[in-house]
Amino acid sequence: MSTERKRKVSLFDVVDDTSASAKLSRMNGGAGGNGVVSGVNRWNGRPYSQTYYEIFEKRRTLPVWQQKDEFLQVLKNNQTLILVGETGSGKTTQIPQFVLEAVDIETPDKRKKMMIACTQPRRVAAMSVSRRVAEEMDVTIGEEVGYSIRFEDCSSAKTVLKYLTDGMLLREAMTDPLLERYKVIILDEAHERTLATDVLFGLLKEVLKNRPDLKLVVMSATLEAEKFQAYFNGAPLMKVPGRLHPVEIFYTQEPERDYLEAAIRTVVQIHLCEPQGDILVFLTGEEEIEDACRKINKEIGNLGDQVGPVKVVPLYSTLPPAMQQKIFDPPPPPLDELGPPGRKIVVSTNIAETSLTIDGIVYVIDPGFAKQKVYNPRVRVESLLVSPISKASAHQRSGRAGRTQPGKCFRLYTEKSFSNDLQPQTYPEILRSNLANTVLTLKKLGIDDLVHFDFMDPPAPETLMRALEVLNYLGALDDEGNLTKLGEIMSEFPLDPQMSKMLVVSPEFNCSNEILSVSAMLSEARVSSATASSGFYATSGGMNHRKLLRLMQVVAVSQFSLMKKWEAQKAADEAKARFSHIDGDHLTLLNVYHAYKQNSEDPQWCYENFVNQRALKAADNVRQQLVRIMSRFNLKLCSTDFNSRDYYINIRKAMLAGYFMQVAHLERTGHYLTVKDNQVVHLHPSNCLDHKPEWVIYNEYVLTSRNFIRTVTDIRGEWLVDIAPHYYDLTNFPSCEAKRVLERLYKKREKEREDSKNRK
DNA sequence: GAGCACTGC
Repeated sequence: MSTERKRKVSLFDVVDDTSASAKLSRMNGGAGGNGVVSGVNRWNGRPYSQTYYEIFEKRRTLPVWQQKDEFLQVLKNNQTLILVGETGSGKTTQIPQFVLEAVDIETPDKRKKMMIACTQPRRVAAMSVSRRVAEEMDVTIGEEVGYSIRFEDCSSAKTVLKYLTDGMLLREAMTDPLLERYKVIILDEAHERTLATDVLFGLLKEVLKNRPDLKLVVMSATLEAEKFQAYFNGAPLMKVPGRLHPVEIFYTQEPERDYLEAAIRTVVQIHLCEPQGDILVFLTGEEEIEDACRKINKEIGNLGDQVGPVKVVPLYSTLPPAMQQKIFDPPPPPLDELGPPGRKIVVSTNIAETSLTIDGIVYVIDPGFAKQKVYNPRVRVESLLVSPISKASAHQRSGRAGRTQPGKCFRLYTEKSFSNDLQPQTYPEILRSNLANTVLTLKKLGIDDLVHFDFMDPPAPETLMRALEVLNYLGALDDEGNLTKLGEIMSEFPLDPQMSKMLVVSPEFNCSNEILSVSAMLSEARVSSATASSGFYATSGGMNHRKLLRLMQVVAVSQFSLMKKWEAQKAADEAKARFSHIDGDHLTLLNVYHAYKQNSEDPQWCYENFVNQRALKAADNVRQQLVRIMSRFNLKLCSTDFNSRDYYINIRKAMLAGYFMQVAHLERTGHYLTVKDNQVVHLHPSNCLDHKPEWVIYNEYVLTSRNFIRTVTDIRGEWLVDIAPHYYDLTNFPSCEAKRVLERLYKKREKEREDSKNRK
């Protein structure tokens, strides 16, 4: 063996020379006499540099329960307190209980107690943590300790400690601007910097000035502590230690050209050379994950029964829950008693970074990428881009290896690139999003001066301008930027402003019942995934067997797999034809919803018609919530007679009243241009139209292999000048084909008016 | 004729 090769190989080895790297070096040095060895040679192309790095904070700080007295003292003397601690510190369950013991929540009105609020970014967390705390305190959930999330309020007059999502607290602030029912507010997982958390930050800073009796505790992971401290005017900072095991971090010596290939190679290396323990691989999306799973199975399969058996499990959010559960299965047993141990290999998106925790993970492979949302205010488009993760995210990923025992994390990038290229934090969501909805919420909260609002990270002025502009066009804000009556009602809907607008005006078009259904279906579109027409699974082509399997969530997978691929295909096509509406996808969604209700939400019917029952159920839930809000504002629930020729026309007009800024025009060249922005776009192939309409409204603009508009419906040019003349004001319109068409339409309308005047 | 990271109200 050459010294050169030996040196490189030994870099992989940090434990001792008998395990991983010893085997590796033997294999590298070996002549490749059998399949196993040559297989390894191929995968073991590049060596690793290694650093040893402890995630586990040395016990400089006392565990949370030993700092109780100090915590309460600091809280007593300060209005705001920042508490930092890694996962497993127990702060989420302990701190609220300390507060509860020490803080006086009695009010002059003996019947009314004040509450302590503890926010979480996710519903499941709010629910599960509150349950755990209720158990620890030996009370019934929903009584002294409760939770409140969308669609479920599990709290009562007795509740003194309430867990809720950050979005829910923000909603409450809309009706209770000083949050007067709370004595202490604890913002947990603040480092995640969700949109709602960021808005709450600025809002609470104001509220604290007006409510000297209110206390705020900001709980976060360590990395941004100083920034938080500076933002909250130098509030005291306390630390509690986490309880993670040490994790060794390895870097590659050279950058990897192909991270997918490198990730698979590393999986095989670990499987061959490392002791027992499951592997977690972070990749960016569904397709990539499914591809990687196939390749890992194949590569390890090629190694024969010299190596332990593996169970490769994909994990991403659109995977049906039953299949997500597989991540909790135990690893496969060894093939024979003395054989090498089996291993579970989870290949996951970022969902495993924060939302889902898998025990038994000892090895983490981090290629350093994730899909991230970016917003381009110039063309008003949000898109997903594969981009490098932040240091904070890399840290979080490696921590996943040390939950149950000491672990290892393999970063598929160089140490230099970690320190020089990765930004310290992921840009907070508020800097990466379309803020139309957020601005509407802020206005409703009484924040008039957005420019001087104390954002921890102020969004780009252009993004705010775009949001104000959209809200002004929708009539939610007047020309001075003040919330209108209409805007006030719109802000109450948990929907994007365009959708709220179409809902609020739908009674004027005599079709609010139908618009409610369309809105609910559109807002639950993500549940069904894979087709633009949410709620049902049919596509006319390209759908493979695996995907159909995944989509059929309501039935036993085994039953479905008996169906031959072409049979499934044919059935899917027929199902699609059954619901399809030639005027557009929105109307197709409506048809699906109606059919679902007409068939009494029958699971068997859903199965036979390729309808995603889970998505429909969720949409129905949303619809009920929207109906309640409509009733609160006395908005009429009405429908045009189904046999009237205006039935669908009214629905399409109402949709246009909200979505008049998302219109595309078919040019003579045969492609579509979005109005005003003049972006070349294509109808997404999933659309159900049988023709190319001159004008369409679209629900989404997506940038993938091309610029697509997805979920489209045919509308008439005349309606543009009738329904949204303020937006289609030609004095302020870029010169283009659409403009010339509109000019003719305006002239036509003018002539019609004159004619009717003359007739009188 | 293509494909959606993750949340939340």
